[in-house]
Amino acid sequence: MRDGNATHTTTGPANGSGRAAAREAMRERILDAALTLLARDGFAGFGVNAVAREAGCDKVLIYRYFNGFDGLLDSLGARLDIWLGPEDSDGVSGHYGSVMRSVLQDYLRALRANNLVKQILAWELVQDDDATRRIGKAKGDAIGRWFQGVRQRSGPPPAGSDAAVLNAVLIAAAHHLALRENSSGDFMGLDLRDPNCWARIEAVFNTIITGAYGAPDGTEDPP
Amino acid sequence: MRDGNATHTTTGPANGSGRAAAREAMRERILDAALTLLARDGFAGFGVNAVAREAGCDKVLIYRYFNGFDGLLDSLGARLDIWLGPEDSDGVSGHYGSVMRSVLQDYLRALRANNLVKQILAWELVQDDDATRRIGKAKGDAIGRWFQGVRQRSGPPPAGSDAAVLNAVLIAAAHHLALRENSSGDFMGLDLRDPNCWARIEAVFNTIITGAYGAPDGTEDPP
DNA sequence: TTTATAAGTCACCGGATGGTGACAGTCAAT
DNA sequence: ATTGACTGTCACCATCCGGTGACTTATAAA
Repeated sequence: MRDGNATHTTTGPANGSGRAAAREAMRERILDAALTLLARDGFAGFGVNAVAREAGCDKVLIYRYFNGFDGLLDSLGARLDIWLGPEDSDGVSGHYGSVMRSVLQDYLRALRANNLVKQILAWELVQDDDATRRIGKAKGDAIGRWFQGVRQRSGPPPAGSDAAVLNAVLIAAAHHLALRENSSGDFMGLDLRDPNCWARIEAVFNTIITGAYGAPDGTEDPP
Repeated sequence: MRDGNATHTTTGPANGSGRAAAREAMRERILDAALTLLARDGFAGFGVNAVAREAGCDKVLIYRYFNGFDGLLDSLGARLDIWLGPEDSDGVSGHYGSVMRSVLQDYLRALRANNLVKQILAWELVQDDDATRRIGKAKGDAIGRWFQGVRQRSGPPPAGSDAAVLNAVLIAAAHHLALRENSSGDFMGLDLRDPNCWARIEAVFNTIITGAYGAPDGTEDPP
């Protein structure tokens, strides 16, 4: 349905001007507005009217270009390939615990700096309709991509450790603390607005990983 | 402002009938309806109209009895003294790690069984107005009460461990996983609807606590 | 018994939402 | 140049929201 105008633009101007270019520019403007709005105000009040208002156009264009709000969310998910930015810890390899420490630290810092991902994480916790399932699918794949390289760069995790569950527990804690940083700003007496607090959190993460997967100098955990 | 009718009911019928009893009964019905609605449908669409519809009365009573929706939330917070039920691990005492293991396990199970608390936790992550701050204050106090007895029953945590941050990390993970159980039902490939999955999660929690605080037989963590 | 106060019901207001139809301007193909 | 399809704008609809005033009925005090 997207190439409904292909019969006319095949011989038209290549790019930069013309109707097809204007249409594509407006599509991009709407998508940008939706991302900006979602990252800034969250999904409360996130709808056709708000996106159109942010984009400075009429909401009828959303229905014409994206087939309504659901279609806009689909196109939005396809645009969310960036998510958490470049994987900084791609170069690290070696001991499983070392790689995991590095990946988790980079992930936590990238997550805290990315308001859009935080808003979508919170959105998934509240809504469970197909709208969030569409977006959440793309996000889950991106997060998996962050951690799927750990095995390749480090070999399998030490035997006897439930690595899948332990990693999930650590990331779950990272998610929750990052979300609380944006909402109330504190959690169980911890001041999540204080950078020093996050240094302590990272230290605890490192301690847990070291205790489970051993130190980088070959010291495994005791049986 | 609540005892505005005290001048008339001091000599009236003690209880069971009369206008004051009817008013109190209707107040309770509204509060019950609000709790039921919040636990069932969450805070999406949680408002004056929805509560009145659930209670089967007119919404003007909410304004007359509670001074609007904010007052209703206040009265709701005062009613949330139960929260997570009885502290089952009150009897456990001894080693810090043992007490912590028991308390965290009971807390996780009580949290998973309590839909109302889960909804409020999710609500806090999204909204940050004074409405949720009021409710969240009572909740934070109740959670603190769960864990404040650990020190009394076990003495201080082992030196060198950042117990405050570690406990916060574990509870943050418990919160996030419990919330994902209700929303999408999975997290990083883990099937949170499978009871066996939760057994593995509890095992990982135990492993982490044992690694940080030592085993109950006096084995401390290596320096 | 009379009367003032309260309970409960109904209708309304302004504003916001999602969604649609009608209209004027504009570009491209004929 | 004429025609037709498309873009963008405006107005409108039904529905929901929070909030308020007016009204009828029942209770409790005088």
